[in-house]
Formats: sequence, structure tokens, C-alpha cells
Amino acid sequence: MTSRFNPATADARWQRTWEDRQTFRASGAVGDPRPRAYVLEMFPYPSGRIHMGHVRNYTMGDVLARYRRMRGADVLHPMGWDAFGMPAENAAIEKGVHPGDWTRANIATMRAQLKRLGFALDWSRELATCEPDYYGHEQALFLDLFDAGLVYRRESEVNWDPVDATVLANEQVIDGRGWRSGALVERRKLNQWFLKITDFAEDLLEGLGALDGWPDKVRLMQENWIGKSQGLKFRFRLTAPAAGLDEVEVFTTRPDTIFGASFVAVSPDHPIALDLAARDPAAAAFIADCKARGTTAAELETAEKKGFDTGLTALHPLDPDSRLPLFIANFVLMDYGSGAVFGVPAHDARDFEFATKYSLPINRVVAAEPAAAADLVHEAETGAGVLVNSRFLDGLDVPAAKAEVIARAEAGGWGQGTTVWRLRDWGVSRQRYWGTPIPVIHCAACGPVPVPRDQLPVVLPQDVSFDQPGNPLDRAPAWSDVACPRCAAPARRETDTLDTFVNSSWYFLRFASQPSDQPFDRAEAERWLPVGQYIGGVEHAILHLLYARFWMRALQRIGRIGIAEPFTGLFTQGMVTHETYRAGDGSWLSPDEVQRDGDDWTTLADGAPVTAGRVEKMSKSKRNTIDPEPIVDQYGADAVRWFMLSDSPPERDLPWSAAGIEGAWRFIQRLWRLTQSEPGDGADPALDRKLHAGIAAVGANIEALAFNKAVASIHELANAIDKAPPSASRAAAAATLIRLVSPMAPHLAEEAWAAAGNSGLVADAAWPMVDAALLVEDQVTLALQVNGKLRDTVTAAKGVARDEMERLALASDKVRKLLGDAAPRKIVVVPDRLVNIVL
RNA sequence: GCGGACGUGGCGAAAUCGGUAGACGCAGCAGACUUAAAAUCUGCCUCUCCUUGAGAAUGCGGGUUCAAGUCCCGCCGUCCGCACCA
Repeated sequence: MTSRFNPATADARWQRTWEDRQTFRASGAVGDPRPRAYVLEMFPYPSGRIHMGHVRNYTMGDVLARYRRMRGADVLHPMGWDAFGMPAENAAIEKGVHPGDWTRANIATMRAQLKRLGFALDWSRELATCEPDYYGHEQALFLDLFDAGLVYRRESEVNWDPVDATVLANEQVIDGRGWRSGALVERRKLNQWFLKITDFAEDLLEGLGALDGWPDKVRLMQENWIGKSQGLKFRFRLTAPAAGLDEVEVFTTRPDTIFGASFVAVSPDHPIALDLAARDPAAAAFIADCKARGTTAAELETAEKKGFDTGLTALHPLDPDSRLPLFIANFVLMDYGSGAVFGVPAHDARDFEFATKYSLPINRVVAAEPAAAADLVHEAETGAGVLVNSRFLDGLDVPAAKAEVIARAEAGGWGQGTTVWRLRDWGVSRQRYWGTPIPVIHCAACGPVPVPRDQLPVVLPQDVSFDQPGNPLDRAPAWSDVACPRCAAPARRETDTLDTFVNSSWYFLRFASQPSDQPFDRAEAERWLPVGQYIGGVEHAILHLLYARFWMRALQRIGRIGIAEPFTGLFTQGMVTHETYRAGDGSWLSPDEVQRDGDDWTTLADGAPVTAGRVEKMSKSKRNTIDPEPIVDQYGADAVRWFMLSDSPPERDLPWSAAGIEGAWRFIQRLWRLTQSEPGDGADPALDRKLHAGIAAVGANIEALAFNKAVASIHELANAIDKAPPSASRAAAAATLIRLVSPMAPHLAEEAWAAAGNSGLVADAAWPMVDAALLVEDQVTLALQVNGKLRDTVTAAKGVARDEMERLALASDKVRKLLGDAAPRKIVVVPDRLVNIVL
């Protein structure tokens, strides 16, 4: 009998066995009687090497996949690569390697790393989005949506770096400058492709209600993102025309407050503002100043509210005597509503700040009590109340007043009740090489023409260079210059590529079904979809998950699938974090450059003092990353997996520590010793109970994805087995423990399973059955309280009568001592739990 | 700014319905084994005090209740999200 489990040899041996036997290959066969389970983790971007976040993510999914198999399911648990994206182009620019070579090399590295962790994956379905046999089908789907009228083209602004001659993502713009060139970023208008996600706004919002397998937090984030607002759109007549307009349209969610209006404001991008800027340098300067600042919601809301008085005035639609000044204001967004608002300072915090600054009237029109109608407003009051100072609206509550104003506007023809969405159509054009080519040809005569289906895939040209700024596809005439498919005249391919979020909007369908002649087979995909449990980072809570939900609905509309929601269960896991270290000069030090010296830290090199900083997400910039591979070399896959599951709840951050992985390693070895223990005779009823309580607890905790609690349950059971004297019960418990730990520590479990003389693989074994009779305790510990404070405990038979509980409580020495001669005022009895004596 | 989450020992945490706070683990301390170390095993391990016992304690301040980590009100703090990185 070997006394140690040796992952250095065992891991690879079992991984080879699983692969040889195709153990984790999903069947999906129509006649297969097993229930199907689709377990999916968000597929990785092949950035170079696996990091600890991947290890945690895939370990969680793996435990669930293995557990479901043992519970008798046909499990689909696939893996692939989200392989298009900017880092590959950055590598091409910086290192001169082709993005494809870089990406495929990374995939090879990361695939080997994942395999060393022993994940129960069906590698036969592996896919990479950068290969034509994936993105060609994506092009076909894009054209399907195009044919269905769900794709259109319009002008849209981008961040333009004039030095690198490239479009920048928002995150590449730092303080208004390009991250690489440092040049001032310009806003430039380009013709771009859009997907009509707004067509599905209502449905995407309503669908959230049924997604009870999703975290509330994610549902709320999506709800806010979609941002449904109901209100009134109406026009203010201008007293003098501007930009050829004699009225300005505004949108409000508070039409009830219309008599409280004291100004009208338009966005700096509004036609009126632009027209004025052309004639008035002061207005132009104001607009330029607004544009120099950030445009995210957070930046706009926290920035000082600023306005430019145009000198124009607007007529109030319900009060001919009222003239409202028209401002250009920095907090009005052109692409939300109509790009113009009216301001009611008394009942909107933003308007209040603005009015205070520009000395505009603050007119109360809503009051908590009608009696307070004349009170001054000292801060914006946005709560409920009744209308005051509002003519025919006086006395109505807010909802009734809203309805009344909308009704009058529609009757009078000056406005209309409207629903406005924050959700905007999805711009999918990217002016980059390393993405799915948009399958369209631009012809001077015919306009944009779809590439004929029989000419798909439109394959990216291999021979491109990154030695000049800009998109290499713009400089690849051999690829881009083609004949128009419709009129045969010289034409040019679309050189923009698709947003990489398109790639990840349907990969789960391709995993489920991968015919060569179409993106997926509907019937086969519907046998697996929706994904029962999807696991990934919360950073995808909005965009990826919303786009995938949209894509499914779009496919449903064109009849390619009969399912609207791609993921019924969603789990967002926390990050892996690590302490940070800084040298005296403030530079970051990596964990392998420092050592602990009592309570202090010093450098390994020269013993210089080190400041240990806060625990933060592992990141290259702070140098606090731990590469999983050397850890796997040293401790084996199971110890790493065990650590990933222990201690921290999976939705919370997990602080990596050297001591923690050591502890996991020691426990793996302890499990090995336990499973190798000697047989014995005789029953141990107490241990039998603990075993079955353990089986139930581990299973329930895995089902609930509470892996930290599943691990704790295994520890408890291991402790109980360790302490028990030899018996047949003990031997049986140790044997059962092998199956209980197998989803988490599969290599150890296979080794122990084989050593115990079992045939076949533990991966194929059934999850142990719980004997429900053994879960019922026949003894309970009763808490005895005096005035709500615990004073004693007493053991009694389960189901003991209430008056017997009372008698036991009053018989306790400790209770009697406190009670003295006094008679209890009241005795509270909670069956099988406690007795509380109130004095 | 708006929206949301969270706050429990030295640390990660547990406590399913309002019912014995701190399961389980890490670190630490003491001991056994050992020539020694590692590994392993045993015990201790929230704080305070007048330590055979008692008191306090789940961010702070109130409240409801026989009973509050859990429910309610008000603060404080930390973290996350708010449109083309994946």
C-alpha cells in the first residue's frame, strides 16, 4: 500500500484514461433515456496562458458537470475559444506576429493547461471563433438577420485616433487621448452596421421576470440597461425660429409637473445648438468645452451642471403668458429621448442645481399636503404628493396628473404619450482586422449587396501587414476588390469586421450542434438548449448576456430556433485576488520576490523592507498574479481544484494564499490515507448517521453551487471517520467518501477507486444514495434559556412533549439557581429546540 | 449623481423559518513522535474580568419581540454597475 497520493504520475494517467475512453463525450442521442444537462462556463479569450480566474470558473462548472453525470444525466460540458479580438492585433503591432499565429499558439498552450486540470470536458466539440468553419456560419446568420430586416446601416460617431489612424474603444481613450499615440482623440462619423436589438426591448425586459435562475443583481442591471421610461413627447413653439426650426421637441417622464417648468434645455449636439455655434463663437466654445469631457452617465451626472443661454425663448403649450428661456446644457444627451428637456427645478435634483446656478424660478407644483402649496422648495422634491399651482391639475395625485396631461396633449395635438428606451441598437462594425468579415460588398450602383451564400465563408486574407496605422483590410486590394454580385461592376468588400460579442452570442448553439453545412441543426440544438447552468464573471452581466438573449430571439423570429432564452441558470463567480507588495520606491513586487519576516515583509533579493498592500484582483500591472501551471506541477490538479472550491463562497472573491494551497494539498493526502484505511467488523450506528448526513449535505451543497459548504461537509465527514474506531461502518464510510470527493478531486478519487478494487471508473459510478431513515435524529439537544439567555442544555428524545420539556428545564440546576423562589411569568416552548423561562 | 450589494474572531467563513453565534478551514500556541526537521497525531484558540464562574460581542445608534447576525427606522464604511476590452 502506498502511503502517499502522487499526482505527478496519477494525474496524467487518469487524464489519458478519460480521453482514451471518451468518458466525457456527450451523447445527445435521441434514444438516450437519460435526462440531458447542459453545463457551460463562459469560454475563454486565448490571451496567452490560463490564469487563476479561469481555474476557478472551470473548476466550479466541472464539479457540477461531474456531479450531474453521477446523478445519471447525459451531460454536455464543452470548451472553446473566443478567439477574435484586439489583443491579437496589439501583439501583431508590437511583436510582428500574425494575429492568427499568435492566437492559435495561445490556444495550444491554454488547451494543454486546461487538460492538466482534469476537467470533464467534451473536447470533440471544441471550436475557435477565429476559424472560417465557425465565423462562416456566423456570416450566414448575419445575412439571415439582414434578410429579415434586423440589420441596417447608418452614420455613427466613433473615437478616432488621428495619429494611429484607427478607431479606439472607449477604454483606449485616456483623458481624451489615444492610449498608444497620446494624440487628442477626435469624434468622427462613419457608416456602420447596426442590429435592431431595440425591436426586442420590451420582450428582453419582460423575459427577465421568468429568469429566476439568475442572480437578482444581474436581472436588475439588465433592467436598468434596457431602461424603459414612459412619458410624454411634446413640442415647445419657439418665439423665433432657430436652425430652421420653429419648435423644439422634448421628452419627459414627469408631464404632471409641466406647470413647474422654468427653462428648456437642449443637448450640445442638438441641431439648434449646432446652428447657433456656427454663428456665435461663445456658443461654439461652450459646446467644445462640453465635448472635451466624458460622456458616460457617471461623468455627466457628477459633473457640474452648466448651461449656455441661447437668448431664444419657448412658449409654454398650456400657458400662453409663459416664456421659457432656452439653454444649451451639458447634462442633456442627444441620443436619449429627443435630445431636449424642460426643466422643473422644484422636482428634479439636476434641474434644481441648474436653476440655482442660473437664478431661474423654482415653482412648486407638487406638495405632500395641499396646505403646503405656498411653501418654498429648499431641495428638489421628487416624492409623491398632490398637484398644486397647476390650474386644472390641482388636487390630482402624480399618476393621475401624468395621465391627464398626456390625454390633453394627445387631444390637443401638441404631444403624445410615448415609451422611451435607454437601450440603443447594437453597433457591430469594428474597423479592425481580427474579426469576422462582414459579408457585404459595396457597389457604386447597387449599394451594399450581401455576399451570395454559396460564396461564404468570406475568409480573412492571411497576407496582411500591421506596419502601417489603420485597418489592414483597407490595404488589401487583392481581397477587397471584387465584382458586384448583382451587376458585376467593380465593387469593394466591406472592410469592417463584426464586434466580437457577435461571436459569443451563439457559440453555445454551435457547441450543441455542429453540422458542416449550417450553423446548427434546430432539432439537435433544441434537445440541449437552454443551457441549464451558465457560469462566468459578473463583468459579462450586461453586454454579453443581453446580446446572447437578443440573438436567440432574433433566431426565433426568423424560425431557426424555438427557444427565446439561452441560459435558464446563471451563476456569476467572484474573482481570485492576492495581496499586493510594494518596494520602498513604490514599484510593485511579485509574490515570488518577497518573503515574510515575522509580521513584516522583505525582498528575497536583498532583504529591503516591503509594504504589503491590500488584497486585490490579480492583475499584471500590480504584479500580484499567480501562474497556475507551476502550482499544478508542485501540488497536482486536485489540490488546486480543492483550494478553488474551499472557504470563500463562490460568488465572492477568493484570496489566493500559499498557506491555503498547502492546506488543500495536506487534505488531499489525508483523504488518500482515509480511503486506504483498514477494514473492520461490526456496525457503528453513529458513524452511519454521519455518513448519510454527509452524503445529503454534499449533494445539496453542490446542487446549490455552495462549493465551500460542500467542502466543509466533506471535512466534517472526514473528521468523523478519522475519529471512529475500526468497524464495517467505518470501512463503508471511507469507501463512500471516494465517490463524494470525486467531483472535486477526480484524480485522487480514480486512484482510490481503483486501489479499492472497483472495476470501471469512479467518474462513471453512481452518486451514493441517501438512506433517509438515517437522517432522522432520535435525540435532540434542547437549549434552556432564562430571559432569552442560554443557561444550560439538556438532551432529550426527539418529539418530547411540551410539558416534559418544561419539566426538564425547571429541573436544571443552573436554571433553578437563577429562578430562586420566583415563579416564572411565562414559559416559551419551541418543540425539539428550546425552552425560554421569562421572569 | 443614480442604481445595487456587502459589513460576523488574527484571516477565509458558517448559522435553510426570528430560536444554543463562530460549523469547517487557514494562521497561531502547547504537547506527542523524531538525533533533528518535515509529515503526522493530541489539545487550546472571539474579547474582557474579580477565571470552579460571570459579563460583553455579528459596523454604529434606536425599535419590534419571550427571543434579533436574521425583521423595521436612521447613520457610517467598503465594493460593484451605469454602451463598442474580453
